[in-house]
Amino acid sequence: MEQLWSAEDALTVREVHERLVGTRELAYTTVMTVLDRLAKKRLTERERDGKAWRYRAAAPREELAADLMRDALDRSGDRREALVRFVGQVTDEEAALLRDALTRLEAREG
Amino acid sequence: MEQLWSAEDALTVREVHERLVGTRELAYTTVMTVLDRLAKKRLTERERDGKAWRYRAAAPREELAADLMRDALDRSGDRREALVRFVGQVTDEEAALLRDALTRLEAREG
DNA sequence: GCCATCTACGACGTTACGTAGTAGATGCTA
DNA sequence: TAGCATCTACTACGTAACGTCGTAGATGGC
Repeated sequence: MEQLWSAEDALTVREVHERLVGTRELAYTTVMTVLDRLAKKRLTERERDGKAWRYRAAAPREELAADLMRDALDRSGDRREALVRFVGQVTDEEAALLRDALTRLEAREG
Repeated sequence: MEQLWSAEDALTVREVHERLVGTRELAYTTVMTVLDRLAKKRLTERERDGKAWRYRAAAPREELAADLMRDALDRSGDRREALVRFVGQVTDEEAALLRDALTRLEAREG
């Protein structure tokens, strides 16, 4: 469903459909419905372009992921414990990225 | 559903039911079904205790949360970007906890 | 004014979940 | 040992999300 978002930019239903049909069989209206539902959930925004709507991701994929991570953390009970376990699951590379992000945050916030 | 897990320990259906009935109306069999479904999803383990089953959380709530965070990260596309955004959403306190966890990880792994 | 195109809305199957009932197994107790 | 209480297994029903699609009607270019 969300793989439409790898295609960035603001696309019409037709354009999204054309991109997908190459990979798998999908009815035009299916794409429409999905895009429409995403819009209702505020995951996409849309603007008129002639008689068609042009859809754009409301937030990049990475923002969505960050939201989900936050949600999970919020439901975790003991945040400290959850974060420790999360860090324990992460690859070395990801740990390095995390350190980096934290350092930059510190620099930005002072 | 998962609030049953705040009650830790290995509990029988009856025990869980008794703890919940104080707060809300719930049929005994409802608790049973839920516990059973959780077991099928490997979120709980169970062992015999007389004719009853005794259920235990397969993993603490915090582990679940960490798993979800990992899942979200895995689907995020650009991990660096996702982590940066995640860190940007986090409270100061959580950031401190994260730094702490990373430091301890480093110490442990050398 | 016609025809292609696009949208709106409804529909169906699947899966997850919260809720619950019934039937039958189990085991204590008198 | 017969009976009653207790427990499980299975089924069921409503709701919601999601993937899939069709039909009907609006829209706009030629």
